[in-house]
Amino acid sequence: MNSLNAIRLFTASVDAGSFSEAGRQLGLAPSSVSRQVAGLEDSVGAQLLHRTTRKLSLTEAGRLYFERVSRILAELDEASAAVSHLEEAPRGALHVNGPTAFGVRHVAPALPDFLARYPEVRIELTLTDNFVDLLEVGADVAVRVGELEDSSLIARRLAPNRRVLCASPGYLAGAGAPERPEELAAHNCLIYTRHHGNVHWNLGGPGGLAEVRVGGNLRTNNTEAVHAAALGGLGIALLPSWLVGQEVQSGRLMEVLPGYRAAPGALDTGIHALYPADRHLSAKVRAFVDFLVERYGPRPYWEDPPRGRPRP
Amino acid sequence: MNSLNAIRLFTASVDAGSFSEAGRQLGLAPSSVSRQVAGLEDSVGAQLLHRTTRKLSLTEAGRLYFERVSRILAELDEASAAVSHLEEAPRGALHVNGPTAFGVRHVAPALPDFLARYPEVRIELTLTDNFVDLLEVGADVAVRVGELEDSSLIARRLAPNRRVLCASPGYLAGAGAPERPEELAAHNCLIYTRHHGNVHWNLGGPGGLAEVRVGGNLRTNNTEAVHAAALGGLGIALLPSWLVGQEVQSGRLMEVLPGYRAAPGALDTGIHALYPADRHLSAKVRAFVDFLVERYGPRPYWEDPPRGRPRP
DNA sequence: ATAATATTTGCATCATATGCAAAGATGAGG
DNA sequence: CCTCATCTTTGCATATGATGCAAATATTAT
Repeated sequence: MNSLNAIRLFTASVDAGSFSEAGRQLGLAPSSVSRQVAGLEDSVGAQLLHRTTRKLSLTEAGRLYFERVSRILAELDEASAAVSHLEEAPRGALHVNGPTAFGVRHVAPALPDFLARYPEVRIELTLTDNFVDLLEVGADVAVRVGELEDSSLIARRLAPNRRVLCASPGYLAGAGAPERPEELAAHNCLIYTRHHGNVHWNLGGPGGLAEVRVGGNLRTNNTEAVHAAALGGLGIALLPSWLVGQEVQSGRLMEVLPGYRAAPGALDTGIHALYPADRHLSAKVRAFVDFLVERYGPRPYWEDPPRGRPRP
Repeated sequence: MNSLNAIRLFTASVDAGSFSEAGRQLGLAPSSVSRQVAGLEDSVGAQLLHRTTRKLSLTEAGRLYFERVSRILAELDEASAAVSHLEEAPRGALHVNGPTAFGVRHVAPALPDFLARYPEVRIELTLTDNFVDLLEVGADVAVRVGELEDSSLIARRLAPNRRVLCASPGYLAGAGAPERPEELAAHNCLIYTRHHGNVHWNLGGPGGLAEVRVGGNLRTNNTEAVHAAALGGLGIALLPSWLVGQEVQSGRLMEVLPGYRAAPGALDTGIHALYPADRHLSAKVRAFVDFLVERYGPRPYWEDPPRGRPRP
């Protein structure tokens, strides 16, 4: 129930030697100081100061209280300073959460640069493929690819999430490259799906929207498996550009129906950084999200360069 | 500027797991808790808690702040408790100030009993014959004989301060005992005085007030010297009853003109305990003054007993 | 899907802190 | 010895901040 104010005024009065001087230093009326200290004395139930018009002197209780309380006030200021210190620049532990595949390819490689720029930050990177509650896992920021759900979080767009058709040069040499979406039905299409039943690829391109029923001799719920199969020349895959972009650039994979992309669903399927909608966004989170935005840029390095663009 | 209240509500919320629960435990509305914590966050400039409708979770800054601040709150409570402990019973150091002669004869002998009754008190007894400022010397209570000056102090009367005429049986056997005040002029009177010039003894007795000019072959500014000279049979002395009372009782001195006493001056010349006029009188001072009042009683043991009264 | 509970915000109310002025008190200096 | 300057304290009016209630929004459990 003690007002911290009263304690501060008490110690200030002891230091200054009088209520008036303490008030002068703190910009308060002497009467205010006097009353606060008197209230503190009532609160602890003991006389803390003997008052004369000319001098204040501590009672035994006052001396005892002053010694302990002035140290405590210093500790309290230190605690506030420590927190403020934590916020005045990117510092401390930063818990980053993200999906495994994207994290390994595009988050982890970025961390050395980030940590070089902000040496006081320590990163704890947690890659999980099941959706987790940020707060539950203790994460400060999460990278999400695709659907967004948590409405209590702020989402900052990092990059588009485009899915492109691709296959290995070897497969295309043998099976030929389709020139119209409908031709996909005749190809061995590598299916990523989490459910049973038929799979349709909705493609948008020069000829408008085309829905093609596709199939082949591989269905899997793991994108990496599709990726590996495509690299191995098994067939045509529909994979996100962040996963195959650089292989397309290097020629290990070739884009199929280059004008066509998977049509985005109802939700924004971009790549986002998510963080809590707190009034005080911590400096480290702000720095990290800014860093990713800057690194991926308006056109991420894994996307097709319009003209031979150097990749980092 | 931090309100202690806000910090307490913050830690209570962390402990309770929610603002509502903390408010329930503390008898406050959830909104109040919420606002106080938000204000604390603004004050330190950092988010301390992530809020969900179902759960609160500490940020890194919050965890840091909580760990430090909860320990600090405990220390603060301890400090208040230590002071309160000091006041709930007579405890701690008690600085007693008094005049040498009275202190040696009637204060110091009382201390064993006092300390036996209040074992947690430690006494520091300072005996000085020049008048000192209580607060200056750091005394909690002073015993004063005679004049009172300090109006900022509370004076509690302990005993009357009577001065009586006395001489040794040997002197009276040789010089005879006066039977009227005027006869003192013919006796060797032992003069205590701090000034030069003639000395008059103002005596009140059966015959009303009598002023007698006295003199002899010893003048001194030290009461103890007068006392010693009287014991040695040099002459008649006018000495306080607390100094000679017990010797009169034992017969080592005999009272002269028993019906007469030195007329008191304008000021109250009793024996008093003086202590600061604080709103919170400390338990140890109260106990000590009460103890002296009780020990000396309405008629101190050094006064003539009306009828053979046992002396402690 | 519904109910229950959590946080937050607006608004009215209430407690507390503050400043000013005046009174009482004390020490320094003439 | 007296006067002046300064300090503490108290009363009163004002302002600042805290509180509770109700409503809005959001989230989890049934």
